[in-house]
Amino acid sequence: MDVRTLCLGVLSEGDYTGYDIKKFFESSFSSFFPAGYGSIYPALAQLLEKQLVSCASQTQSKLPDKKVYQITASGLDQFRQSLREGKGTHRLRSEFLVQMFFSDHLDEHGLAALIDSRLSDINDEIATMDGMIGHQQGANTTGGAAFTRGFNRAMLEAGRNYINSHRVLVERQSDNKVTRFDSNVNRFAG
Amino acid sequence: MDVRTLCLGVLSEGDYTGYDIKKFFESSFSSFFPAGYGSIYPALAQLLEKQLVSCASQTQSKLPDKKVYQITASGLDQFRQSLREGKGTHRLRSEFLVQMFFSDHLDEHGLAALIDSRLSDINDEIATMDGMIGHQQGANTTGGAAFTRGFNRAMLEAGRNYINSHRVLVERQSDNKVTRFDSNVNRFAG
DNA sequence: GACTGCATGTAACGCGTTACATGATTGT
DNA sequence: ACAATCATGTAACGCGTTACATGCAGTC
Repeated sequence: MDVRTLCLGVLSEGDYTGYDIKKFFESSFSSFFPAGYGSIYPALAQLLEKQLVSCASQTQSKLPDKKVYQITASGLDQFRQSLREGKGTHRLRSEFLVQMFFSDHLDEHGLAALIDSRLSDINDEIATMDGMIGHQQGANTTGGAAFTRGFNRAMLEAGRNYINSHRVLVERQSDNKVTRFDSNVNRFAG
Repeated sequence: MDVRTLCLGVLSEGDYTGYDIKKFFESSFSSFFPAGYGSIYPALAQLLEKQLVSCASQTQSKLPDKKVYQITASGLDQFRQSLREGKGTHRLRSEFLVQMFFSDHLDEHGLAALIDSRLSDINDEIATMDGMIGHQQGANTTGGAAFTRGFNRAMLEAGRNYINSHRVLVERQSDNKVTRFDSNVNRFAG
């Protein structure tokens, strides 16, 4: 599944410009499928070429022409097929966990800073979600939107709980290997 | 953070061949930083060129020469610096959640199949983790390894719990939009 | 006879990230 | 004055995935 397919999905809910689609991504997919203009605009161009979407330009005074995209019948078919046939992959990529895995290469303060920074990111994300409640009047109230929002929240909270209760696992050992290796550095000199 | 850096990390724990490194990735990083031969071998070649690792070839009868890599002093420095300076990103990419978000484009049975398939994947992953306990004699018993293993497990279980208790959110509404759109398909014909 | 494990790599391709480029309007 | 919002896009670059290519040894 790629950005093209997601754009098709957004356009299955209504007609939007590239700019609007980016906002849709941010408010709905950012936690599990982020994308920027550099992905979205080329994706839209490709979809237009394949006639999976159509485009109506609205001239605006002093601003670039607004291009409103609309999904076509074959675009909708294609989208549903992609949805059904998707393998349902679900994968994390975490630099934070790499840092924790190799935490014995970090000193005590550096390690604590990384952990606290991750906790702070989690809290920011949760606060952002809370801040959005009520802001969206009627939009994004489908079961799917509620399910994915709740899923994201559950993951954030589970991560926070895990880190708070298990950080001692890495903090107890930190700095061990740094010291050991440093006193052993002549291994590399010979 | 890229595969190069992770290879350096693996080599900070001992001397290994590309083949061994792949196995290390599978047993330790697969849940948050997967990589295949197509990433690992080129990464090792680049590290060798930059002299962050050295390589000793062992000729073998009837098998390709075994290339054992060893991290250099500057490689170790570089690795620790990358670890410290990493931004600690932590991101999910989930086709499954896309499918749930747009679940009203799926029929009841297709949706249930996708959810059950995800649950089965989760159970398989948990079973695999359980199966590995005891298999690794003394290896991977650092605090970092324990922390990341536990984190992965906590995420899998939180995901499973969430899906089991909230799948009704998507199942109640499924098929609604498909029906609505199909009766409305003339929107596209004109 | 087929599959798994050992052991190395290459090549093509697609994908996404980042930075760049432009420019008016509205709010602080 | 400065930042944010609206609105479009391009270009370079790096990165990883996948499939391909080779070949022996041991197990089922």
